[in-house]
Amino acid sequence: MASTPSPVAETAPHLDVLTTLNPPQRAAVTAGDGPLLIFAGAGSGKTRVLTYRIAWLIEQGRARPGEILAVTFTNKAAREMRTRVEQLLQLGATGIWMGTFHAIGARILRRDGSAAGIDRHFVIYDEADRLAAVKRVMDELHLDEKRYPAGGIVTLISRAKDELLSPAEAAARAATPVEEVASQIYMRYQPLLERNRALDFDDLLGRTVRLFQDHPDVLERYQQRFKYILVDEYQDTNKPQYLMVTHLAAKHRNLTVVGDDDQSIYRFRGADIRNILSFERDYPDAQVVKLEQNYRSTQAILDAAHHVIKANASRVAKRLWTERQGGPKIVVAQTYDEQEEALAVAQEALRLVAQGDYSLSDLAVLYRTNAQSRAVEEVLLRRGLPYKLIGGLRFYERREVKDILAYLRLIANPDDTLSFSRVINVPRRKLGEKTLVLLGAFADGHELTPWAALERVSEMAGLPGQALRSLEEFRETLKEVRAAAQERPLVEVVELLLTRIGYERYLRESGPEADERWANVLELRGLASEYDGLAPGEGLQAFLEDVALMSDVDSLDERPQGLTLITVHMVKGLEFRVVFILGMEEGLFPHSRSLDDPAGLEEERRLAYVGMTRAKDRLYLFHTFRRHLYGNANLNIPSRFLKDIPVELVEGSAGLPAGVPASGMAPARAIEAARAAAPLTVVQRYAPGDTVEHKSWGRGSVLKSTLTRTDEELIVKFDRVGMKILAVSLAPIKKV
DNA sequence: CGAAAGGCTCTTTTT
DNA sequence: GAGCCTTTCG
Repeated sequence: MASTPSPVAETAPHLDVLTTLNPPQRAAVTAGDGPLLIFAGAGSGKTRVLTYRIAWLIEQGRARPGEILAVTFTNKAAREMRTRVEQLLQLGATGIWMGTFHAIGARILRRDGSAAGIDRHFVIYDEADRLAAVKRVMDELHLDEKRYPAGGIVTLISRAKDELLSPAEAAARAATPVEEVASQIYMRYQPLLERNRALDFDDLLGRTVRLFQDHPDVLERYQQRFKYILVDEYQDTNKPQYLMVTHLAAKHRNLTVVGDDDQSIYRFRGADIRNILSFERDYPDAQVVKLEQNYRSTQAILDAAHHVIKANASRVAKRLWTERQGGPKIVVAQTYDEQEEALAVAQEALRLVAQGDYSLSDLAVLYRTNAQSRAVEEVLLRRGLPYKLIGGLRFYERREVKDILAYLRLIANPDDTLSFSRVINVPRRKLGEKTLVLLGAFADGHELTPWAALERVSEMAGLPGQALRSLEEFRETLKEVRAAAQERPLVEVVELLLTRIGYERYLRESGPEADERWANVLELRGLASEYDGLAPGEGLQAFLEDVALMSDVDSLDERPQGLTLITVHMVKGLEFRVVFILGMEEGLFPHSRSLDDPAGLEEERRLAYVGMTRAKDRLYLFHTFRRHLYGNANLNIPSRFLKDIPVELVEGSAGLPAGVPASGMAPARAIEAARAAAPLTVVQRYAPGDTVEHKSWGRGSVLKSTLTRTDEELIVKFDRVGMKILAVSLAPIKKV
């Protein structure tokens, strides 16, 4: 600390408000009481406005920190906001409730859920747990998973919960056979969770809403407490979230919502864009502020994005502008296939870095589906270019991490039968199916949870001595660790657990990935050590809670330098100087699942808009002529979104009419470089008239053979399945 | 009992 | 291609 007071320390937030904010931002920050709707376009300083407003409210004495509730979309956003408010106020913002809807819901339910019969030590089931639970129910009901995919059932149950439907209500509304089945499963799924003292993600929201509705006294306390409520990313709220906010804000009506209807991209999980579009109807006295000045991108990028988004019907009219006039044109480039696409990205990335203007961490590669990252990764690995892959198999979804977490959850909550099943034979305790069936039957017969059955294992008949000893050992281990959890720091509990179950040795014998797996376990232990400051029992509880609600983007910043590989969904809220968007093709982006659904297409368009507006300086849009999907080669048409971008904004081959073939297109320089780097290797082997034998399609005759850069492409008419396009290097065919 | 092999399906996005 | 499940074999 400097001995003389620094100007910053003396600069109260209200001064900043006057000098460093543009007029609409200032209006939003200093808006008085009552409902306030802020349309915050991409890069318009949204977080700044939110944090300044919170600081301003406190500064002005309108609210104490403890009277403010700020809800964000990710933990990362919450953390950022807290840090920035603290900086502004030069004091702790500890009293402020800040977090995701799910975290806030969990917190409320821990404190007051008992009124609604919710045990305050509930565990939170993630997507995988929920799937396992559904599978278990389907097993009990002897439902064939082939006919009714468990994943689809999970989605349907989740949809019902989004609509706050009870199992009975869902059954009454079931309109299709699948929905009928799903509601039957839901009917058993929910009690299963209750027996396990578990809540799934949807419950964290839905049960909170129900708590508020059934217990006005509880609601009243929270209403009283939160004088000001601020909600970020309001366009992505679903019904339970909407109701949570509505209930909480009903008393003081000091509700500030920030959002951008153009960036609503979570319809598939129940987000309802109408929540933001009808805010003014919900609150006729609402003040409305539009933030349209963008501080991120060049005008060229904004214009291109605007032309893509403006085709949407259901949106509030607005247009971003920036003082960064001009800027390089958008590069639209077609490559032959996804390998060439990846090569082109790598080449261009290297070129930009070599010029000295950018470092790799300024660059991001965006794609619609996680599967697309693979081709890029392969190229980057081969070139030795560092990258960070966001998403995919998440840390908390790795088997070894889930194993340990299941143990910890079972320690925190002996009734968690799903975790019990997961760890009972991990590491191997030589317990066979027979033993587990016996134990299960004993538990059912005495209406016990598996854990309670284990406590009485000596009463069980027909158990081999070996199995009995194994079960008893398992029980004693857990008891010992559970006792430790009551009195020792969490990290020691984890260490004790690992030692007692011999997990390291087990992993070491598990194959080539042993080192990486063990490293993950150690990382988990490291995370646990951050909770050592808390009282022993609480540390475990808090740790499990945070872990359950944690996502991959949350730890994005701590990763080492390199190119960022990320889906368009997860990139929302982030920005990069250079952005490559891959796979701008019909069927991929927009995704095939959306093609026949206008609302789905509008969402795809918003998704494209989100991706494009992440770029500060340069934007590249790639599409391929041919792409492999699930092993098959597809010939792809350029995305309709590309055609919406005016030609004068584009360098390369935009404005393509649908169906134009790849040949004859002027390739961008990146493509040239990629081609130079990967010489032609194939020799022609087929001619029209040749007969071929395909592994699954049988016989056919070759109509046409085209030699491409890296491969030979055949059009074959099969006797049984008709015309197909094949790549010689991939297709399981033989010349006859 | 457990490992290995084979066969099957399903592939959008995820707090 | 990959993960998941079942079957088979040692």
